[in-house]
Amino acid sequence: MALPAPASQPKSICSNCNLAELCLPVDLTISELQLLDELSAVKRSFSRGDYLYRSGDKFRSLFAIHSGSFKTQILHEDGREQVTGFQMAGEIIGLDAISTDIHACEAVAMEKSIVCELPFNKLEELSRVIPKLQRHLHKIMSREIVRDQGIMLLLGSMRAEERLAAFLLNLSQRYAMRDLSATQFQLSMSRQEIGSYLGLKLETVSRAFSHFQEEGIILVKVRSVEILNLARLQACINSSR
Amino acid sequence: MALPAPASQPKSICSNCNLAELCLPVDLTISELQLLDELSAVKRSFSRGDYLYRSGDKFRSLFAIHSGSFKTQILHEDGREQVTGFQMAGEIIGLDAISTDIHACEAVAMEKSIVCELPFNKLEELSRVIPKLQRHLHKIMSREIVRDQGIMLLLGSMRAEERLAAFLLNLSQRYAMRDLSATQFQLSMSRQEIGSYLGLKLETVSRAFSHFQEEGIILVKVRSVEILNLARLQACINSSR
DNA sequence: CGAGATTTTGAATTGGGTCAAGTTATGTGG
DNA sequence: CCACATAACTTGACCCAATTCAAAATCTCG
Repeated sequence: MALPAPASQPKSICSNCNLAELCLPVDLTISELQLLDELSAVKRSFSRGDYLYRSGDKFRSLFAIHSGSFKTQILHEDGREQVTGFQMAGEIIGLDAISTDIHACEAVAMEKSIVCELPFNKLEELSRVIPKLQRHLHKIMSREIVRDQGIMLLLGSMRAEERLAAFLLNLSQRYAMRDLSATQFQLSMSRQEIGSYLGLKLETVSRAFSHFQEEGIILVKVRSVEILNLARLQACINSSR
Repeated sequence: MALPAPASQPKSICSNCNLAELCLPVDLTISELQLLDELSAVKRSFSRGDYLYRSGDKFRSLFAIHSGSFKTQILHEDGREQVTGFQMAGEIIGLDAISTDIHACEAVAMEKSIVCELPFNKLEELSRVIPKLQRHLHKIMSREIVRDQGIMLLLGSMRAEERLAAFLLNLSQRYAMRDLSATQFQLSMSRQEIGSYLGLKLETVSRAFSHFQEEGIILVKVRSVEILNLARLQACINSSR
């Protein structure tokens, strides 16, 4: 598959803090939930283009995206940069920084977004006390590893159109999980950003979009996409040589 | 850089269990170390080609490689497969399985190897009691995320020779960290496996080796490699277009 | 409405893939 | 320990998917 189906995440009930929604385990006691709410008390909002953190920043917190979306990208010293992911509401970012206490990549808002700060020290303390939370945190980190390995597979062994198909299907699944349309959505990223993420040039991405449209698989108008035939899009990916 | 320098890991003193060597935090009390030793009591040995776990296996434990080395690979339903990493002594594998309780990839011994099993439930229990261990576990998982993102950068934006240079330098650093020669070593993997890891065909890998040799940067004889000029190898990587 | 950014499309180029043949290792059984 | 078979590696010639360069079209937003 590559870009594996995002493991279905619990839709939560985290009382005051809606943002921890998809991110935190569900079956906690009331008092445990209160502790979580305290943990995630600080919210911040961002406009398109704002940095949530930059490469080199000191690590203090993970961030739960409450609304909106972000991209994360790595900077290579020689100026190359690559988008490593597009994150949407309910997802957690900043996991890469735990390793060295320094953020290894940067996170940029793709649109107006609200983010909930989760101080990592406190998160660790809490997860020592609430084993379910501990396990959930581990699952979140592991899921990120699996996701990244899916992208490695994509980058290492798929051709341009297969990559774009996998990308669109992944978006589709993630929208569906949020009870949004799985077949009609607006892209919040440019061709250039999609290309960077998929290891392709923007022209190649554009051509692949056009080709899918010619084939009647999708309908594209710049940032707006409608998937006409999910099955054929799926079939693209398995058409290995 | 891509394939970022493996963060220097503590060289440990884990009393009876040498394998947890590089993997576990150093400054623990005697009684904490005893707990760790109990955790990692079970050792198993493997011959070249043996599976440590297969895709789909139920997840129970992480594994610390005590000696030898493994490769991990993902299987794509249509038969494609891709090597996602080569792990050597002191490294921990199996992190991808935490996410779903099912192993997402498979691990195969590259040579005679000994592995120490770390039952994950017990590891979690212990890390609730030993905050240093908790943090260390988190760092290990995060390091894996950073490593994978480095490979994404490599696969997404580097040309064939840059990829091979990055690969060789990464091996070199890891050998150096283990007090082995940074400039002379035996490859335990085939051209095909290297290619799979780097998103290249084996012929391309072979040609890149030959070209580095013509350039006087390395000396290759099939599986044996000597790096003659580390600086030039490093320079290859930054020679982006 | 207009200026700059983004996207599309075309044509030419090229890096890596494919296919094929030859060579060098490796391992097995006699 | 050698002979042979098989697997792994190298090299060459050709090809094609994706990149590059360029120009035109479209979109976005002040």
